[in-house]
Amino acid sequence: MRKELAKAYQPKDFEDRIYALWTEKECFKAVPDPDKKPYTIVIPPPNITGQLHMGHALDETLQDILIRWKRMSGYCTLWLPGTDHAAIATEAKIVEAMRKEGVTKEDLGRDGFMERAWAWKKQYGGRIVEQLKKLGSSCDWSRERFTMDEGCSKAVKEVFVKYYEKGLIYRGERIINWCPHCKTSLSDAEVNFEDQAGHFWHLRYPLTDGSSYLELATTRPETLLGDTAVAVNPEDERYKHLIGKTLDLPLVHREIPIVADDYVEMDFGTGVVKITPAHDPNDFEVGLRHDLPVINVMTEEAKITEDYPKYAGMDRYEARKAIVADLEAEGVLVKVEDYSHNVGTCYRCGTTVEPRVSTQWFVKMKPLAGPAIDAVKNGETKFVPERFDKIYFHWLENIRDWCISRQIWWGHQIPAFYCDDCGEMVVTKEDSACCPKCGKAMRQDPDTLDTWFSSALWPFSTLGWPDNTEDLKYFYPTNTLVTGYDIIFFWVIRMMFSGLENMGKPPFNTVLIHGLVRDSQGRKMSKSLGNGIDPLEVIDEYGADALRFMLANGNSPGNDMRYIDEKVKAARNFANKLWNASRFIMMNLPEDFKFTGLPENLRMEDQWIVSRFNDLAGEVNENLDKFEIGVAIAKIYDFIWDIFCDWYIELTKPRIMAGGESMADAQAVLVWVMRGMLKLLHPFMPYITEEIWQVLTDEESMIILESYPVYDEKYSYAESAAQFEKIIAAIRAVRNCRTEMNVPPSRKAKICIETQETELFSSCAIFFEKLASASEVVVDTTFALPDAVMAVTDTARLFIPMEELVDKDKELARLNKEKEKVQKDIDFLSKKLSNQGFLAKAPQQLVDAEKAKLAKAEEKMAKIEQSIAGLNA
RNA sequence: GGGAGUUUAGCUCAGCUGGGAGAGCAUCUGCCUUACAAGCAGAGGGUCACAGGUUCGAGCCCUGUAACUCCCACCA
Repeated sequence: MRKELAKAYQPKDFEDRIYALWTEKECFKAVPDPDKKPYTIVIPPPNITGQLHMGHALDETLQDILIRWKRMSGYCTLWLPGTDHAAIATEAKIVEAMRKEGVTKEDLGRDGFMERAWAWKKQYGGRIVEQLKKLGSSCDWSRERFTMDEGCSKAVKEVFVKYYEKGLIYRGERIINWCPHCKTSLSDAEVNFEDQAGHFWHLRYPLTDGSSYLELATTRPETLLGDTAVAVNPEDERYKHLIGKTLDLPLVHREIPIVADDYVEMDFGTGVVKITPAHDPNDFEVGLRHDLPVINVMTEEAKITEDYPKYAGMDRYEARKAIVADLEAEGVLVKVEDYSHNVGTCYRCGTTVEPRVSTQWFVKMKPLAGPAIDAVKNGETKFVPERFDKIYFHWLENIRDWCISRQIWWGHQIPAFYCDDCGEMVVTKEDSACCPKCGKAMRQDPDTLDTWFSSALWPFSTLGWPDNTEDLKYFYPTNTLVTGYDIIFFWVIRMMFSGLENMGKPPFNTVLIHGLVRDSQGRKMSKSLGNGIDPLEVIDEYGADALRFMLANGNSPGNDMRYIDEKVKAARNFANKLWNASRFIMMNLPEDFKFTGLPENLRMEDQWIVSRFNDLAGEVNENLDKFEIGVAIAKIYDFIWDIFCDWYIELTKPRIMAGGESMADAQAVLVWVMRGMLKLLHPFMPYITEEIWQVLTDEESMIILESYPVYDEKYSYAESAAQFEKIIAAIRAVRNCRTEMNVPPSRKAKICIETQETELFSSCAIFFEKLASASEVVVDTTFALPDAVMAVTDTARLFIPMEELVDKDKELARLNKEKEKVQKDIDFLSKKLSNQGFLAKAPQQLVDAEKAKLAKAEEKMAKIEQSIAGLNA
């Protein structure tokens, strides 16, 4: 007994069931097979703190489309899933939760905190994974990884120690970006710069000899406490004579030198810069060049230190106010201007970053950047779209060393050990170390690694590296990385150099970049704006397939898109259309129907649809090969709706009604095309296609494991297809006339078809009855029926004799309008074809095509003129 | 200060290596035609931002201009 589909498309009724089926049958599981080519994607691991958002939905949809397409195309596909520990973000969330309970990190201690963090991970880490499944993601969950699991941690240590031994990792005192809220260092990539309105305070620093003063301007007067020099440009005639003299630093009354440095721009401000090496990266550099002392005036929380009792404990901004007031009192403040300048903020919490001198671990980037640049330059890895390689090159060419130590607990603890007695340091993969000099137990570095250090290893650590596993040998390098342009710097670049350095090969051959999903007004979706759309709610209302379709359709690589509710509705309507088309096919199938392929004898319309489908299959594969996912799905949509449903199904209805062999053949073709369409569409809309497949085929097969349709010469019937297009054109022409004459479909009328191709049209008479409301069809090479409405194509004149409806003037006007149109075509084409340049230089194929078009237009024109003459007679 | 993207129908967007401008939604007209009103059949609507150039031929390639958006950058 054939199963039946519900009357209306209700995705909720089957999406979870289908996903469970795939899981149960282990359809997503990758088993290395030497006879197959591997195709691998590693997921950009979502944060364990995260909830599924539209960005994930887009990212996963694109990956799933590629994976399902390749799986059906015979590849051994692995889509490797997992999550990221998201060091700072996660720790911040846990600390926040603890704060509500009145517990601090220090209360728990490191071990206690880690215990709590792992419990938290256990509780929330699985949530995002469940949400990914809702989308239909066909990840191999048996290989699910986590950046802090045992294997990834092993890889992290391995790389750290290796880099250290090669001199690629070093420890040193540098000025770094410090977040006073997260109380940790940040890498350059983790700082966002934004323009902020501020002030420019003009100050006078007197010379110690009392002879004069220097005027300078600052945006951060509170850092004055840490000034250890004032700099001028060595070429500056105004100040040359003062170089080497000293100034009396206001408020602090410390003697500081005037130094000469190229860094100072003569024509900016007064050409004098105060130098605070501890709190400004440029000043730090100047300090190094002039051997200036570094005086740190702020605590980890960006409060003034105890060294300045008057301001001690004030935060940066309170201190600024107090100091400005004091400067004014001391008569040092000249003026205050409004000024807008660039301020660095923490990418996690938005707090203004405080440059700070401290001892940190760094990765030396220059030696690693070179191979990463080369790999893209020589095409081993390519960006889609290409323009992103410029961004990639620019970043790598200007890269600075990567600060990788973080002053938080949630993460990979740095595998370096110190001897508190003799100061010896050991870097080792072991969990503990004894001092090689004095034999004492050593203390591990309390810092942890930047979260991106472990995700940089993701493409190979997840495949088992540093062990040389089967997976690693078979699946590395991976094929496609799909991600948004917003994390190229954080992640893609770091995976590139990590893969090259540790595996000797880049981690993937293509980086498919997509844009952001914005709200309907083009704004970024954000928590603070409250304009985020929850993909789970969309799935709940319209189904995962509709959401996926909406995200994939018309989306072009690298470009942002907007989320618009109507687009999802349209996608849902499409699903409904497909659903009902398959219902129509199935409701007419006999109980014992067995699909055995296409029938022996295909009619013209069958050849037409088979041929059109075959062309479609070819194009879809071509588009997918080029990552033109949006184009591919749009073509499938057009075929299913406009070609198959609106035409072919309607064309088969007379045969279905008629019964017998003609019906059986039609059914076989309907099922053949439907099966093909479902397969073509499956990567994009996996649930509905699987559900229909299960019911339609009534077999034990699953569409997810079927082979993807490809262009096949044996299904190409170009000639029949072209013949049949003539019939379609004629039907359209008749419908058009009838509508213009306001004739309802219920009012049938005789159609007389005047054509040289009488056989073709006679054989298709039934279609005119069904699709053009014909009560009767007569075909002949000539007719003389002046009191008729006339539809004209290049191959036929179609008379609809409805005397009482025919208003001669109106009909003449209509025909003249038509004539004008055709005349324009003829003018355009003849002009083109009389252009010697065109004839000489255009490809012959095109010239022939244009000639053929002109011939058709002229035939049509002749028919129109004949009709007009007939009316006038 | 560099660099990139965008500019196409009322709206949201496609448009392949250059070969007569497309879709969805919206609008208008007519339809309950036994899969689907979440539908069917039609219609209207565009100086492809602007100005030059290359070419037989430009939405597409080149050079400028404008507007919007984004990224990078140490002018205190």
